[in-house]
Amino acid sequence: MHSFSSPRNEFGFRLGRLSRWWRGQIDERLKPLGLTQARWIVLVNLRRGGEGMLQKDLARFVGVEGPTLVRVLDYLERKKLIERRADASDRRAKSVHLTDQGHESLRQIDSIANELRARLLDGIDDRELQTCLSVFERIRGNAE
Amino acid sequence: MHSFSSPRNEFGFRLGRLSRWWRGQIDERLKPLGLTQARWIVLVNLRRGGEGMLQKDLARFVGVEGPTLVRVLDYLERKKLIERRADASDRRAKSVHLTDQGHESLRQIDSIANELRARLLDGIDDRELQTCLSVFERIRGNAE
DNA sequence: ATCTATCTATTAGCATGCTACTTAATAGGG
DNA sequence: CCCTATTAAGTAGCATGCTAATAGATAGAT
Repeated sequence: MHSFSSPRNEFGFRLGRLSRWWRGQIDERLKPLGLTQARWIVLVNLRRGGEGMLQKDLARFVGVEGPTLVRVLDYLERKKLIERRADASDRRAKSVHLTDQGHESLRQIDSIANELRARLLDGIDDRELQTCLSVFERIRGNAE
Repeated sequence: MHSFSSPRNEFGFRLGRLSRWWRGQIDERLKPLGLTQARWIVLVNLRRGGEGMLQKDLARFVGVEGPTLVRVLDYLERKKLIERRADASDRRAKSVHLTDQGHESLRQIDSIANELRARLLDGIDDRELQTCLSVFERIRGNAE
């Protein structure tokens, strides 16, 4: 009769709770490096998208709004993991680059992240995972 | 070769992104009422757990830490949707109660939430949803 | 060529999660 | 009975998401 009486009603609640918990697991392991999930995801997406992406493109890649990215980049720049450069053809824009130290950090982070992922997803087969990702996609698609 | 090259590697990223997006969808619809997902979930869990729960029990129910709950309750109390009462048998503790206005708000919120849920989960059958929830459970279980 | 729209990055401020700490009260061992 | 450890709520401060508003640059229409 009340909310949370069926799996269907619980989905949003469980989604949020797991997401927070997952972030906590990652943050815990990255803490010695002064990093967090949000910062790590920015680094990974920068590498994935290619050196010298514009901030706006990086923001889209990461899936956050501009101001959210600005603050993370401020931190990463202070830590000398990335640098911002003026764009030659558009003086509003800035391109973002991994430093050598940034590349090195990414290598360390990769192994931490891979190990954690393997542990958390242990016993869950690809078919089930694929179902989850497919459900995730369709939910967002349902917004029109 | 890099992160995000396989569904397995993308799971955490997609989980977080969907969770943020889902919250945004709810917050958008609750905004006219001055409510948010976090506040609504506290109200729902208070009703679910029974009137007069102690704060610590409510926090556990909701799945957040004490200080997170304190701030949400401060707001809900200012809005007169809940009230805190001193516990008779333990002077450290406070019990939390829905006001009449709180019950009324919950009724409005229920219909908003039900409608949204139906829309977002449209086309996703119970078996798939059950797989998701099962995967969620097992991930948390994998931490030991 | 200029006027207006839009776009890029940023700042400001709010919401919500956390941990570390504080305060007051309870509980348990001696 | 008392001393210590624990527990409940709250405070302080940080991280990370958002929107609204700003400043400066670009683009597009006329």
